[in-house]
Amino acid sequence: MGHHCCSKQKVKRGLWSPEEDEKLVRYISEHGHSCWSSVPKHAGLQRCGKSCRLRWINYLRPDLKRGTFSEQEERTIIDVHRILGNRWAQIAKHLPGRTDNEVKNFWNSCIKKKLIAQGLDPKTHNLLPASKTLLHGGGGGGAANPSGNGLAQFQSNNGAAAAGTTPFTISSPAKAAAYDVAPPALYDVVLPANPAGGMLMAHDHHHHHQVAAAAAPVGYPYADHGGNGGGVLMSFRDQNAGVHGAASMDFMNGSSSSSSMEQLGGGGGMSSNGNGSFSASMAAFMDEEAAMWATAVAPPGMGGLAGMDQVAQQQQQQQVLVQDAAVGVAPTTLMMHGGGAATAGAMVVDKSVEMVDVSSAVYGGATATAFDLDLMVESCGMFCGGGGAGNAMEQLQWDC
DNA sequence: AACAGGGGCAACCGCTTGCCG
DNA sequence: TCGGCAAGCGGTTGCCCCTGT
Repeated sequence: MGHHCCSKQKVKRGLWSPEEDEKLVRYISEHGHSCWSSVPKHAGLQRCGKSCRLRWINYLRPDLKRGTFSEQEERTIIDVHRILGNRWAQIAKHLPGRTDNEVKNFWNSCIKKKLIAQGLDPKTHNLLPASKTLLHGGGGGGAANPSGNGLAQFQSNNGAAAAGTTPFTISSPAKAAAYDVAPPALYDVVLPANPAGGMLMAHDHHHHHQVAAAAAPVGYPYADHGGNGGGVLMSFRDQNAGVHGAASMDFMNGSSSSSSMEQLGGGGGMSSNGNGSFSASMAAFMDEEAAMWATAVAPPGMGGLAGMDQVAQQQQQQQVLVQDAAVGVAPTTLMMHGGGAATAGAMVVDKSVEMVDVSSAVYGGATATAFDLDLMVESCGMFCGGGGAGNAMEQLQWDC
């Protein structure tokens, strides 16, 4: 029995012989594959078009990278999978030369087991219940979030964990619902006192007082309150080395058309220095994928701020100009609400500010990142693109 | 040496999506 | 708007090979 698409044909199944490969390669090289259903006929193969397509895509394509996955590739897979779930094709797009099938097989045969061995649920990337039990209580200090409601919550913590704590959320309800994985969980954000600094997003997979990921790097100036561990430093620097606000983010689904950045309530808990202007610099920002970069966390055992090892490359990508036209991405609205009661006033950052600092911050000798610009661009395209004008508020909204 | 079990991987199945008439 | 077709995609299957007994 062949594919339903070619059930009437006499087609061969099973492994491909070298002769078949050669025929297919020769035909594709000479004629391309405008229509896969006609390929086997013209190439002299007793296969259906679907089979030819798969063989080409997964094995014969000249640009394929064969061989074992590198550590970096592995981490990339883990990082992207955390947010996207089993969307292998999307994940594979970020691994040049790798196919979705390859990524999927690698995940199922290798990574999945590693995560389980590390006490992580490979589906949700959360700690497995047993691990949680073991780790619970070790964190302490951090503000507990009992909600567990699926919204990714950030907690801004202006140095001290006391006043001005500004919880905020990242959520993409539609997508979260669409994924067969738990939506992003909790995030801690520690705003650096240093205006030129970035913000540390220490990721808690589930309840942020239960984080057991990698510890903050030694010498890291912005203490991870609650003893929470691994995270990524997000540097939202602008040219003015402006303040890095933290408030609630709600990355909504939908289409985007216009870009603006608003900061509501610049004072109070909003900025680390109290007068900072968030005149930055986050234009093409963001969906779950982007959020993922901000939250990429090292699975226990992967060491340090794992998943962030692209820093070496990406440090070179600092201050990348993202232009709407260039990337084909509709600009994005980014609103930041000030925390606490001090949310008076509003500042709308000129939408022309499109510079995105995707730098990998290095603090205290520890590296962190990782903003994958391609991923980011794609994310925005996927998340924001194609929509009607004027509803930017819908797709990217910050809420408290 | 023979066998069993498990892991890895290529290929298939079936559903979804997008395009076109 | 609808139906047909092709391509895309994720889940699953089955074969082959390696390793341990």
